Amino acid sequence: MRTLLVERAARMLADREPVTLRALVEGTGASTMAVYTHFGGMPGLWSAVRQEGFTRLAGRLAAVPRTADPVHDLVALGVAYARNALDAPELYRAMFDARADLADALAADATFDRLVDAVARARDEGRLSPATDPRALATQYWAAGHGLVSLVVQGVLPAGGLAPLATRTAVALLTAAGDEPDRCRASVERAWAAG
Amino acid sequence: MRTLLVERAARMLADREPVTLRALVEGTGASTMAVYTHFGGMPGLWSAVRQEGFTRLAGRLAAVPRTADPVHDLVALGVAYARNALDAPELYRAMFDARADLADALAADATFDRLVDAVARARDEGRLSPATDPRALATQYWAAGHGLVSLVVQGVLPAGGLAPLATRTAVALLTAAGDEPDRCRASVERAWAAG
DNA sequence: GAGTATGACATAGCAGCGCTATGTTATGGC
DNA sequence: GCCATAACATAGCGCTGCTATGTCATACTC
Repeated sequence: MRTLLVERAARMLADREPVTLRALVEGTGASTMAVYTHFGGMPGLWSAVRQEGFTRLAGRLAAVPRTADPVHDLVALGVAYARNALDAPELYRAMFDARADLADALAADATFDRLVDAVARARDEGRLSPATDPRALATQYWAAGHGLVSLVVQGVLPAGGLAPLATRTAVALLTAAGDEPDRCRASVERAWAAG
Repeated sequence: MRTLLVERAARMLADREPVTLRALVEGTGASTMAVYTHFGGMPGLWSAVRQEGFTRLAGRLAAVPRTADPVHDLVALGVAYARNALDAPELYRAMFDARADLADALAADATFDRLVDAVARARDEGRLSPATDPRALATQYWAAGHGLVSLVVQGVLPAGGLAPLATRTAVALLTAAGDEPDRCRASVERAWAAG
């Protein structure tokens, strides 16, 4: 029942239908009380929906294959992140809703750790400077990507502009972290071409 | 009456009071109809509040002095942007609310143009590569800053972490655009120290 | 200057919202 | 067999944004 309601909410979100208590339970056979027994109320439901969003994102990132090029793999995570957001923009907006407490999204930590590990690997394999702080660079990388994706999802930037802007930003951040510019650019562009 | 209601809404936002139709007009002597005669409804009010937010931001950016160092001035705009957001986080969240149509915020264009001009000046004065596309770099710069500020406003990143992360990102973007690394770092850090 | 159109105001009440109080039913432990 | 517990349905509360309606002042027309 929990999963049924969460998935129905995600679908209504994707269909741009307003997710209200009564509209959510309609057709499920359940009554409005189901939301309170399982989630404690609408805020709890939204929290579960965000969890679901982060879980789906984690699944996408986990599906990114590991290749011999750690910088390529790092960028491939960003590409997967962007595709996940653009495939379900309403869910992405719900995940980062202004009035949401992101602290309740444990799955968010898992996805971020995946990014930190990818940075650490690129450093350990010599592509990035040994002085690189994986958490700091991952945060910069995530923030820049999140900023770009948010502006696209919100309609400020055209979707077609995302790839070139993200490419430039990724190259800038990674070369500043010590990667060799030409090699970096090749890795980044290959990741975007593959995604 | 328009400005009175908008400013009251901004103040309620800052005070973390829920901005509802009845709560907004209470104490102003006006009735709920005032919102409909002046704004056409609550969405219109929110649009006006966002306009007000962008106007205040434009005022902050306009107050940033022009110095002899164009890269310093560019970063100073970013510092002013961040300070504006952190001084009124609820207003910032309303400005970039997920369900807001940012197209109605004409003042947003003005603030972005200010950033584009600063990039163009840095290029024309030889600090950045002549091949630099001011709009593209300004967009990268804004997206990265917006991403970082959003995460801080949302409580994901601690406020104290903003300056070092923004510094690193700014240096990465500007050196990738052709600025000399040491000189760039000095300009960036001076701008953060001054702000 | 009288008549009137227009815009801003107040009042009352609508449907919808999230939520809760209450009653009912099914399941599992002793 | 008894009962505690959890999940369900129903009804209704207070609040939301919004609208229908009436009033009033201003300003424009002739």
